[in-house]
Amino acid sequence: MDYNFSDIERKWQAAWEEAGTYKVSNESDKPHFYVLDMFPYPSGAGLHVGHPLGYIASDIYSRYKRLNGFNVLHPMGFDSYGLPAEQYAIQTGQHPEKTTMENIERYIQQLRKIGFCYDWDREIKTCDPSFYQWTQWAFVQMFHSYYDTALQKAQPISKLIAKWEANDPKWNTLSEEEKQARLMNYRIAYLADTKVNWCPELGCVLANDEVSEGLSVRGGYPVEQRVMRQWCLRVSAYAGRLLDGLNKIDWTDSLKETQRNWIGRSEGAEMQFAIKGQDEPFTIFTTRADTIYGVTFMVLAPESEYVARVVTEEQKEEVEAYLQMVKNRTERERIADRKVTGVFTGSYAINPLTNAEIPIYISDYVLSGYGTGAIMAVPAHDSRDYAFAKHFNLPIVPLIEGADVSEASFDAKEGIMMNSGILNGLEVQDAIAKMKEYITNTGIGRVKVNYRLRDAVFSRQRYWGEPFPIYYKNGMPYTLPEECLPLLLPEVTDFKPTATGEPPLGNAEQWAWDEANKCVVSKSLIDSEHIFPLELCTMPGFAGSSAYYLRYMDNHNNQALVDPKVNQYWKQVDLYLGGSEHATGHLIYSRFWNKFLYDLGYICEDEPFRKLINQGMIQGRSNFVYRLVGSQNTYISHGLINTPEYEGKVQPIHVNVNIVSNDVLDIEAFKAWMPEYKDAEFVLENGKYICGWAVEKMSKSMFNVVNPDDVVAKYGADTLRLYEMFLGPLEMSKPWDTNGIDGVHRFLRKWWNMFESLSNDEPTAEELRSLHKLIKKITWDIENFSFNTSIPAFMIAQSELQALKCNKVTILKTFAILLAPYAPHIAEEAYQLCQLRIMNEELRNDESKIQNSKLESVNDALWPICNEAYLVESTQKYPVQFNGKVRFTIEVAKDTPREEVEKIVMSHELTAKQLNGAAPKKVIVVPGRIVNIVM
RNA sequence: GCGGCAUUGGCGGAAUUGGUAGACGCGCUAGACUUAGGAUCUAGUUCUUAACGGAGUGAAGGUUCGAUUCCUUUAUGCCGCACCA
Repeated sequence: MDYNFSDIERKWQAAWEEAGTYKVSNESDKPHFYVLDMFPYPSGAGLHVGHPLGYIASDIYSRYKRLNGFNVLHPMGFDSYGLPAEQYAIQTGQHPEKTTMENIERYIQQLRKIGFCYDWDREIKTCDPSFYQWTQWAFVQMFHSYYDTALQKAQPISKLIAKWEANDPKWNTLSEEEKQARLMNYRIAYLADTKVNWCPELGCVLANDEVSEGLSVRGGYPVEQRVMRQWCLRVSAYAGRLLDGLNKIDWTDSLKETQRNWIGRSEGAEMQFAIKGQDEPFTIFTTRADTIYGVTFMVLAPESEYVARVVTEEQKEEVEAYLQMVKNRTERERIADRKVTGVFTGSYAINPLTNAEIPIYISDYVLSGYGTGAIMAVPAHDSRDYAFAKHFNLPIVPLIEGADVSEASFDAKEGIMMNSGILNGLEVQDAIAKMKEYITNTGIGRVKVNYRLRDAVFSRQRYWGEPFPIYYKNGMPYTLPEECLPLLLPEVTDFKPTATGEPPLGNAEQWAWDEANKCVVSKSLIDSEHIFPLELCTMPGFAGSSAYYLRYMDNHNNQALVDPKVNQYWKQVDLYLGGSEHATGHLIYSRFWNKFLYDLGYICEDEPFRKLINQGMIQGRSNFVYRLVGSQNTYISHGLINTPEYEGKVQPIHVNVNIVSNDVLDIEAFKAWMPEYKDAEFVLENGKYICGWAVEKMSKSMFNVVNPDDVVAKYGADTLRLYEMFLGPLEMSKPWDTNGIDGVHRFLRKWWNMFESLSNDEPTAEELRSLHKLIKKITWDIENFSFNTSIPAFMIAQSELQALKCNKVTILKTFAILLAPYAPHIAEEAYQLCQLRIMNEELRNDESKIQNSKLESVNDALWPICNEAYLVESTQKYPVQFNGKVRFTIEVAKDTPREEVEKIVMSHELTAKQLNGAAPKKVIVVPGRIVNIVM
């Protein structure tokens, strides 16, 4: 009986689809469970073997939960709006809609072959109007909401207006435009002139998490700082809750830590410093209130609004020049070139405790976006202030006993205070507390918590994204009525981005809003009385991916994002799988988005993802051939390149890993691979050409991309699934190495052969023991996401049962259920064979039975429960150790209590001889079947 | 600089509660079958030693009858944040 995996897999994939096996209902008496994969960007390159790693793991878990009687929601969709999809379209010169749809189709084809238990009826695409209608809808809600800091939650902005109408006499005197301008400071989605990361190459602005070291994460293009009028989301209002929420979700420590880091909570104090000769003081933020006696100068950020107030006539020219210099430097230059720069403003501040006059400087090492954009500088205890003080020759006053500040500052928050008036003699931590209390009581300042988390810039000067449901009347934005959503993305003649920042939607002919008739009309009709211009920017990639998990619950609903009853049933994602690269982007934004919808009562859970697992990245494993330097086309096998004859004379060249098997080069395939290798000659070892290898990023240029389709064609989906899990722990990064896939495939073949001739006999005790050991192990593995250790367990059980010549239907049928989450196709086929065998028996007894019955799918089976009784052995061997060495072995009945074992050891004649008659202090019996004698 | 994770044979990795380190797979070695093998089966495979033994989980200490596992120091690698006052 051959294991014909391609027939089996094709047959069952078709059968499951026809039977609707994986359709999920929103109404069920079963307990619910929601397993979600981070949905992919459908890139043009298609899936490589790294992509399905997490999908396979979540599929195994979903199938396991399903077999345990849960109603499991396990959907898949496509994040199809945004930069990557559009960049691909531009590179290939096609319309993004066309390429996106083609790419999605290709992804679906590839995914279907692997046999996932997705409910494809729930598929979503973020670029589909029926989906982005709800992205736009959420934006409208954010526009009409503000964050109530007293209640710590979002509220309809109408409440704020009502409050002002009642309590703020000034409000009622404002014009419509003034009112709108004031409201803009409170809306969760707001329009503002902000400093943004502008990427000329991509022709659009980027969020902070899309920029790394002054380069765009996607494409690696330079990014500069620009002030632009942009839509923003008030994510920073949620900083405290985003931080606290981490404590009640089951995520890995490293991911929580990354988010804590990104949110950047910092407890300190705001203090007011008077400016000499002026009435109004200015405010600084510090975490080291205790160091106030060591302040020798003040520093303002170049963009600080205080700058204009403190610059004196004499210094004006110099300051102007400095500000101009700072403005012209890109973010990248500033990071690369960290030399100390700055300029004196001419003004002095007054130290509120010592009344000392201290000079005020401007320097770009102080950031305008954090705190108040102004600091008090304490060079003795802050390394940045120290560098500045050295450069400008400013005094350095040490405040901690024994701190040597002649070479470097003493930044540690420890030691005893000195030179510090009322703080002298205190420990630093106590001094901080005392100073906070002092400044609060005297009104010099107040305790303040600052967050590093910034608001998210939400506009993109791009075509391929959700249009904003916004039109402009007298320069102020207004939302489209909710019933007019979705606002469809218009056709344009040219969708390419521009380096100057003019959005491509400016090219759209039909792009104006008729307010009275509530419809989109030609922009030539704009009269600013009835017909108004629509917003030209589109939303960023993270817009569509922030609440997509809610839409899967109820994706056909055109009345609401999700029906409250349905949301009440599924609640939240129980298990979320994806890469850790989304830690500071998607996973912050979707938590924010979710909390916002929660505040407004649209959904029932405060946190979207209860448990989150990061699967590791699959790296590429490249292969090399070694060309003899100087020769045209001679290649040396890897084992010979370090021999005296060839050492230092070879040059490694990447070779396509798909023509290499177990590091052995397929020579004919190599010659046919590229014309230049047609006449290649080889120096072999043992008749083979062995390739070298290295772990690198999986990419086309390294010729190390492996397509899952090829693996499925060669070995079958079940082998691919098992092997991806077998590679190593789910959460670790590891290279894709095809050496070894044969071993896993062999296991399936051997397992399959056990079903050749089945018997209905009663299983033996030994067979049951093997099986129940396996049940226990597999159950533990899946519950603990230790999928890689299951495959060896399957192999061991298989070989044990084979050694026992086991062909019992009862055993093998249960084995099939255990294997079903990992290798569903072969398990289903084997399960059917078992049922047929049972039926044949029944048929012999009662022919009417078989006609009325239908074969049950392995998907509807019940997960077996381990019966510990089967695991018990009649006797157990205890190696007895003394001084760490095994001296002898005793054999006792299984389940003998420890004390009994101890007694037996104590009375054992060998013990006495071994111990020269001396009495042992104690005998330790441990579960590992070891007895240890302690003298 | 701060924070997180890792380090075990030729390779990927196992050891789940501190209890026989190296499961399982690959590779390799030998044998069987075979016209043939990139097929299948059997046995062996941490290092060292002729053997008895001895050593051994990045390194150095510690706790323990007993440490891959816990603690301290340290080295290396990967990841995240980084002029955040």
